[in-house]
Amino acid sequence: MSGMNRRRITSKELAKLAGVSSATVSRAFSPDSRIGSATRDRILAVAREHGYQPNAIARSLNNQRSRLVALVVNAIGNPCEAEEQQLLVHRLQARQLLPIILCCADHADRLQLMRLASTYQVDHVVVFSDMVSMQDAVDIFHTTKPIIVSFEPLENENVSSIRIDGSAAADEIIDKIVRDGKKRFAYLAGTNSSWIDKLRRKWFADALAKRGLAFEAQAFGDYSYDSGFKEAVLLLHRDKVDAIICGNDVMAIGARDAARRVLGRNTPDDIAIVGQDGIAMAAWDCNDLTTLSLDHTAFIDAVVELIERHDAEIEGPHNITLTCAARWGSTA
Amino acid sequence: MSGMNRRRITSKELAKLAGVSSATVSRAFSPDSRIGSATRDRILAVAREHGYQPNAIARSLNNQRSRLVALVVNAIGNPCEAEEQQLLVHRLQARQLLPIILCCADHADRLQLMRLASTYQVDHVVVFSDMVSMQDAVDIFHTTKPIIVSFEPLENENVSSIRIDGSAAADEIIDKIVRDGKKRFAYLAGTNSSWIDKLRRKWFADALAKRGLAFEAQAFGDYSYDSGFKEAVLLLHRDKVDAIICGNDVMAIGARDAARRVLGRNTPDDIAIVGQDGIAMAAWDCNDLTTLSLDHTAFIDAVVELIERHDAEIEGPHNITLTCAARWGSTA
DNA sequence: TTTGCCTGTGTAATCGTGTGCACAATTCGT
DNA sequence: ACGAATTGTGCACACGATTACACAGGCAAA
Repeated sequence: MSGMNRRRITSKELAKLAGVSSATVSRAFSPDSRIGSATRDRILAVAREHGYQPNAIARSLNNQRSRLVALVVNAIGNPCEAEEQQLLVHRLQARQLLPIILCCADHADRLQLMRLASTYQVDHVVVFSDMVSMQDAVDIFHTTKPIIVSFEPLENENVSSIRIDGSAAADEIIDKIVRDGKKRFAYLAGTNSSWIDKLRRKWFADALAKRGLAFEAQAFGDYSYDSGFKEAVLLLHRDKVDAIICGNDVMAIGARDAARRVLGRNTPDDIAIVGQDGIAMAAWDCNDLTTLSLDHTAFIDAVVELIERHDAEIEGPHNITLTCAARWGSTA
Repeated sequence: MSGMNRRRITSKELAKLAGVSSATVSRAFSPDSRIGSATRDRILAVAREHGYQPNAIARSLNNQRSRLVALVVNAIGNPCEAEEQQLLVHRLQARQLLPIILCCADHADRLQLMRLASTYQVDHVVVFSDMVSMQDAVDIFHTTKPIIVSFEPLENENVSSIRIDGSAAADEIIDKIVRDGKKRFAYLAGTNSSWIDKLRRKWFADALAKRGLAFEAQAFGDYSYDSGFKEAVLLLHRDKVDAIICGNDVMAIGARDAARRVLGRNTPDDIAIVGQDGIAMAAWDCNDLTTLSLDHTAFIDAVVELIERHDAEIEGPHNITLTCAARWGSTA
């Protein structure tokens, strides 16, 4: 029972101990299969006694079903993703699915990593990262239809997607800021290579255009607090803007700190600052950020819904669209 | 090449295509095995053409080595753990090891989950959570010696451990606060069931005792910002303390916000607030927390070191001790 | 009693690789 | 030039489970 046994017992050995064949042992562990209930009870008792559990690797080989799910993410530490990752991991585990995290900074490494995971015959792939192209995902996981989180409709039969639309909420937010009298807008992007950021930027740019305005300045960070802080100093000092739309909440907090500390300017009177994602931290009293927020629960519901459809082997491309909402704080 | 192929090609099929036996295909993918370099090149070429990769599930079954690593954590979103998780995941992936995340709120579910993961024959187990007992870990993963992050020396042959000692740093911090004239201390713990928290509390309690002081009040939160905020209001209002040591940085930020917003008291003059963990966010300008901090890189180095020792099959219990350092901010 | 269905169990094949062993072909040493 | 050592490849089995098929026995209907 307790202590360290070097080797794990196999079904054949257990069979001998219980005086049955290994097939019967297997049946004892399959919920609905033809087996006498007395035999099953006896086998389960012996199994418990010897700490036997069926080997999932061998079962997967036979089943063609590993119950492993690959999650491709940009980062684990990044709070905006972490909340969603947490939710998803719980939902997966409730279905007896085990998540494998693929997380990599470098692009070549990331593809290599995805190839490695694909050799483990994962049952599902969820791509959160905008750093990997849809085509790469399809090519690498050729037998597993990937679920891709996207910001525009994907026109590929071989992927399912969740599209996120924040244009209406962006319009609301811009409306409020313009009515407050702000005129000079800047966009502080996460990275310059991300197409997600380009689309998010477009939501706000369109809202500005509707009112005869445009971004007067633009900067690139890396989604971190430090980059938000640093770039905001430049934007405020050099470009003299009075409103900054940030690529995520963490950079927005950095920008707010920079405005207050370095230039002595406060939100929302001197300057308006807007985040994106709607992470829990944004609502903390010390931050109280105005942000373009996504309902994380609805988002993960959508991912699980797509996984279920794949499991049920429903054919055809599946696309779900979610819309963002404005969450108001004291920074805009 | 591109598009969706339902079935994955096997080594036997590839062998037929390349005019060799499946054994030779296998050898082509094993770095050092007796095979002609011309044959290998031809096989690899055909493999690339048909998108063949050896099936890791089958290989694991044969090898008795899955290259999977189970990480047992309390939460993914929690920043104090997230930074370390991020580092560890990168280090694992550099060694071609795939991390499976086990993360669960409920205790019974957690054990169930660990049992599930153990059926996947994981090569290593790293337990970050203080919510699972050493004995449970040993019993469930009976063939895999777990690596346990602990705050006291573990006396079990069947586990390796990393011990974290913050007593010296706690002494430094208490010294400073006492010299600043604070007298009434409170401890705001993470949870009441966590033995990690009891030990951390002891570091500070010992430092106080050395100076003839003791904690005058104590409260329990759940490591979240909100719980830090709420409990701090009570401590300050009801117990009238002038120093709060918190179980982690996030609660410390909540407590600081509560002091400032609800009671109009500022750090460090009116009140001293101390965090624990040393997460990046604690150093942000808006927080600037004094905290008992652990060197995350050294910590993960230690985990990787233990994994390497297990791989090299070095016998005996392995224990590594790390010490915390005080990181000074403007809250104490 | 005979026929036939249903239940419970064992036998053997299968999933896709890795590898020990045997053997042919080639190279080397003297 | 001939035996020995080396190299390259195929055959067959093992890894640990699931499952189609066969079959023995129990029980009900005719």
